[in-house]
Amino acid sequence: MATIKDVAEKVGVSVTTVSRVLNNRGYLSEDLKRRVHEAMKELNYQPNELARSLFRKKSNIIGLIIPDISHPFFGEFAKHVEEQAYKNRYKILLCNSQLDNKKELDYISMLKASQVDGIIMGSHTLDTEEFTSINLPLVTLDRQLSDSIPYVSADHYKGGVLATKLLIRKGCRKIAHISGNLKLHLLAKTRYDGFMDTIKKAGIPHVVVETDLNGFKYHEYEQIVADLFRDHPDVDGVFASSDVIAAQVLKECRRLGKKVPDDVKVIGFDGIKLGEFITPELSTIQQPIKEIAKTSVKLLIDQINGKEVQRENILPVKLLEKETT
Amino acid sequence: MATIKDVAEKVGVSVTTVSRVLNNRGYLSEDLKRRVHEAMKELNYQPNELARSLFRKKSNIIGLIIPDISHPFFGEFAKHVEEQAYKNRYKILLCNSQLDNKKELDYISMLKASQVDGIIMGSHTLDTEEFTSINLPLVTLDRQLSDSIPYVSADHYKGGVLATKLLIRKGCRKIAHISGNLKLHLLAKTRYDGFMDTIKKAGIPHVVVETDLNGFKYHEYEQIVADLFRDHPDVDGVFASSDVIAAQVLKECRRLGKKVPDDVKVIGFDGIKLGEFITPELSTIQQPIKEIAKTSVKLLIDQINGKEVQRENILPVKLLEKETT
DNA sequence: CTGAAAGCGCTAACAT
DNA sequence: ATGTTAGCGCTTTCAG
Repeated sequence: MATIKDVAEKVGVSVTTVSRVLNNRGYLSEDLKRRVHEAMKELNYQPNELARSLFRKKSNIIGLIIPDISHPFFGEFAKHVEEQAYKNRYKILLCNSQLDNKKELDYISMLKASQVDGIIMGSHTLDTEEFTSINLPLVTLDRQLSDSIPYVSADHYKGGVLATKLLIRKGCRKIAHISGNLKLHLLAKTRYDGFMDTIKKAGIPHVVVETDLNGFKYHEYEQIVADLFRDHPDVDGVFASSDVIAAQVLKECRRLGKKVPDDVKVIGFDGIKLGEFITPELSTIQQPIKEIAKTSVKLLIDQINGKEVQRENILPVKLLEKETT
Repeated sequence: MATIKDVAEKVGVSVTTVSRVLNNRGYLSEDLKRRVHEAMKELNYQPNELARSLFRKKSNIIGLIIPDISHPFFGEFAKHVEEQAYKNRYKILLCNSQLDNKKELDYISMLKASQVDGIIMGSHTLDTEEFTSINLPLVTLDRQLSDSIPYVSADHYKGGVLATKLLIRKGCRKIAHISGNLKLHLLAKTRYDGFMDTIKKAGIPHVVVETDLNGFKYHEYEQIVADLFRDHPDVDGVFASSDVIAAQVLKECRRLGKKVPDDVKVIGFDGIKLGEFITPELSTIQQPIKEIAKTSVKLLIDQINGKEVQRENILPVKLLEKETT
């Protein structure tokens, strides 16, 4: 790898001068610029970002911690985060926590040691205290932590209400909610709150089962859904906490010979792009994933640049009524 | 951020000594170690990896370039790459190329400038010459480039043969193959070759349509599949080049009132984990995604460590026969 | 307008 | 066993 010194020697100037044309600082004659750029090209020179970052105390790297990149929601989120980061000349260090507390902590250390400029936290197995010690620009996805850390989230409560009201309106008499993890203090939990508030007000029999206790294990959904219909064969409406789970419900209904939406009505959550193609018939509550990603990156970069940012960022959800309700 | 100097001052030793205990080199008294570690803890000290990397000329970062992290195949691939990298204490810089040539080139520059130790290339819009100038440990996914660059791939040819043979055996009289991009010189193209060799030998009428000309645009699949059945209503077997496309075929069959597998038999490709839950009935050719990822990371790290590696790494596929055939 | 020198945080000879 | 010094590649005062 050629260094700035090689370029300087080749042109016959000092490294300072080369650095100047590299950063376009001060007055440089056009001729000099041309010669330097030529030498750079010839030597196939690339400035060493490590050295630059060390000096500037700014790496232009953002850490992205999520539970599982292969989960369609996070895959889509990550894609948009990358897109926005790229536009702002930031790089993404990808951290898949698998909702493993040890790994999550370890990644935070690694990110700090790597001098990332900020972190987008989409995985939340940590306690509040562990967070506040991070001491780095931070944005959390779907989780409200301390007063100082901004968070971005869809309006899960509203989503829960919309989904439940739809099932009620469509005449369901016993409604099941398959929730995500309720213990992680995620804002996604308010889907559950929206469900409970609405269903209690309507006085309709209901049942709740919880998933994702140990990460996103698709094969666990299979068992959970099967158990649900075995224990409650009279359930005629299901509000699932993700489109992936909803797809699992549809599958089980097919297996049991229950007609959707005649015998059982099903609504999912997330509105992942992939779902539109794989289960296009599924009614769902759509999260504005791209907007969530955009907002997250913007809030982070604003913080990195020392700007004040808004703490609460709740983005609207949308009911997509299709054929399963 | 505390530096090594702060730790040294606090303990009352030189930075060298602190560096020594940090790296566990030479003889250090237990007492000294204890005192240094204590000071580190108190100061919340983290070694600056930028400085370390600069000195060592090794960043412990791997660049991962893929077309689209939100595509389930690449999401799953990335997840396993991350897992393997993490085990080996490497970090992942995520690059989503969107199959955009300019972005891909730009990312390669950024990765080199960032002093990554190697690159896993899963996106291939570049020419061979552009590659050979990269001059960094490299592993390509699904593409055979120069003699010196190792590649990892599933046995796509075999997959094409297996899928086609299955459709023939099940009595299909006119078979369509919906291929991926055939111009990018990917090994995935040999699915097409396997299809063609097999179908010609059997002398069965067939039709081929190509997708993914401009990246993975799910909504384009919709049109392509609709056109296929409109132009060739007598097609009774479809070999789709991915599970996502196959799901689209199933959807269109439902729309047209064609029964699967009675009227039309459908087989996909990839065998993504998500598919098992969202379209569990789909017959498919399963790629060993985790093994592909593992092999890719291993080959890359071996190269980084100066080992000789095997150039060709073709991993076996598996026919998963379900209900759509 | 250009260069010499110092320093970002860390490690490794080389001494002692 | 520990400290002094130089240097990784770069940028930026500060002189001239």
